[in-house]
Amino acid sequence: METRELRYFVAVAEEGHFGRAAERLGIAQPPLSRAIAQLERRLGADLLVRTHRGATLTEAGETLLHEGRAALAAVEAAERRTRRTVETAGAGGSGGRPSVVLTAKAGASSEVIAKLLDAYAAEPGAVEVDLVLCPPAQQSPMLRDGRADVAILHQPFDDVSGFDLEVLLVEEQLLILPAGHALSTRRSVTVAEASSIPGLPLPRWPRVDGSYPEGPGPELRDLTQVLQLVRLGRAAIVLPDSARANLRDGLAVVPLSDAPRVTTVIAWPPHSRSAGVAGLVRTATRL
Amino acid sequence: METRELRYFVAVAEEGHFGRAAERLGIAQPPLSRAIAQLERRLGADLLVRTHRGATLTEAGETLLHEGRAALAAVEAAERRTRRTVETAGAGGSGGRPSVVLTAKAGASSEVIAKLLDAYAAEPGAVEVDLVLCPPAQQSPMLRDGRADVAILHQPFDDVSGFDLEVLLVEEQLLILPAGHALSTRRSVTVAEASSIPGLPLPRWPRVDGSYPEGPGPELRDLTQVLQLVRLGRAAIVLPDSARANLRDGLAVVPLSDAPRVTTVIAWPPHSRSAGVAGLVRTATRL
DNA sequence: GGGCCGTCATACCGGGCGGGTATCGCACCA
DNA sequence: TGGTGCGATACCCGCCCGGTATGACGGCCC
Repeated sequence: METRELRYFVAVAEEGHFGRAAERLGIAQPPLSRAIAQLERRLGADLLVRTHRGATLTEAGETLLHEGRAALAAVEAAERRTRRTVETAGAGGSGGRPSVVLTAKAGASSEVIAKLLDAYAAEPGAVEVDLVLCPPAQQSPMLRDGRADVAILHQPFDDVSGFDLEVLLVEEQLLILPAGHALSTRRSVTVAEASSIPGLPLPRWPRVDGSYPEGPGPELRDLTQVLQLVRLGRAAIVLPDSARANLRDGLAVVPLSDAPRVTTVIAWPPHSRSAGVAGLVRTATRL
Repeated sequence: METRELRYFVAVAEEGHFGRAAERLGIAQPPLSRAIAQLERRLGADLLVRTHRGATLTEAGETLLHEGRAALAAVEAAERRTRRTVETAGAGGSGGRPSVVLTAKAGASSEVIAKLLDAYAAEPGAVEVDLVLCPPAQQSPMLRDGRADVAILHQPFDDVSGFDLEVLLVEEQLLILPAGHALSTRRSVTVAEASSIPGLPLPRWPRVDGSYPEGPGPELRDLTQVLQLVRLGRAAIVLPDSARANLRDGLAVVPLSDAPRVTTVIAWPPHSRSAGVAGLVRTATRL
């Protein structure tokens, strides 16, 4: 199976529509139909059910979509990491020193990251660290497709499956309320209570694909903006304990009694051969 | 990057020789040279250094070989699992019920496996389990390229990186000697002592590629044959505790004081969607 | 219910590229 | 200095990918 065929199939599977998939792929619809039909013939499996309003996946199609995405990510990772090897190793000793790409959520664990980067930079033989800050839920895919070499992730929010990891920090979660709110005098609240405070919806976090679930709360894009909403009495939010350092006036904090602990980890692909990743991890475990 | 290019590059990298790689791939040498040159151009990286006696890898080439193997395994897995989905789901409700492929080392952990299969078969909704027994070190690759859905592995011998797993059994290792050997009266021996017993070499285990390391001991292919050699006073062997059940007369057993514990685990790809795998794992954790 | 629309499949054509054979360039070696 | 072994180059052919035009078919609306 060629990656071209996989890309075509994934496009059709995701769009549920040959025409839109062809457009997204930058080709015409007939060659796409033909390629998918050929793939189905070679696999001996019907992947899609064609209807008069598009195409839906069969069971075999679901499997190929799932496994195929992982395979495509692996191929992209191979390509990206090879490119990075040559440009950082400086083919022919030309220039650019080796570096490692570390990705993390913007606005999360900044203290841990700062300590890690400082400590690592002091190590002998440390390579340059490119810090790439991204919206939540993007770190895992970046690690899988080679855009990053190592990531700071948060369990149970991020998908850490398939990665090697070291735990950096375990913390409780807190409910952040407008100062003076009735609940702010409580010693603790439950998750159920926090998610149904009259007039104070919790913000919605983006999904992996960047879309937002349905609901009443504001769409969370920038933590400062959401905290402003909380201060104005328009929302509440649940954050890990370390965020307390960034809070300013006008906010009240109540521990959550039954929320899962947030675990901050450093994660990397299990087959990583990068000396930079190894060094960062070694430094991280010593913190 | 197309999988064809990756396959070509991996072949050349492994053979270190364009001619032999072309033969292995079933094509002529000139198109292969051209394909690799084109890949290098597109990646903007020299992957191979051509010499008058073959080709050796550059640093970028090492990266691509490493990442590329993983990517090819992922693509193969996608293809195999899709094929298996359709043939087991019975396209059109034709026949073949769903099944799951479990792989394990021949001759290891047979007790655990028997208990697991019995317990799972008694579960409601259990699917058929194809048990595939292979030589040591083959289970991990099989899980990675989709030939198997779930595996019984042994730490620290097998490479479990990137898999989800549950521990089934932790055991000490034992030195197996001919009955009456001088060491057989000892309360325990060290690994260093065990690996340098005069006249009693330890057998050599095959590597992932099936080849054997250099050394004096017999090549281990069949455990019964090796135990026969031990009985005859021609070898010694280190085995986990559970192997004690299979020992017959003529053998003495001495605990190893400093050998790592052997951990038997059940492992599966972290993104597995198979109900059969989930059921097997659930059963295994209850044992 | 018949025309119309949307969607995917089929038919057909052209060009690019992958693969083959023949040959060259080159380094080592006897 | 010819021989040998290896990869690169030159050149040709045929397949397959991609494009345009058109067909088949189920819904939908008036």
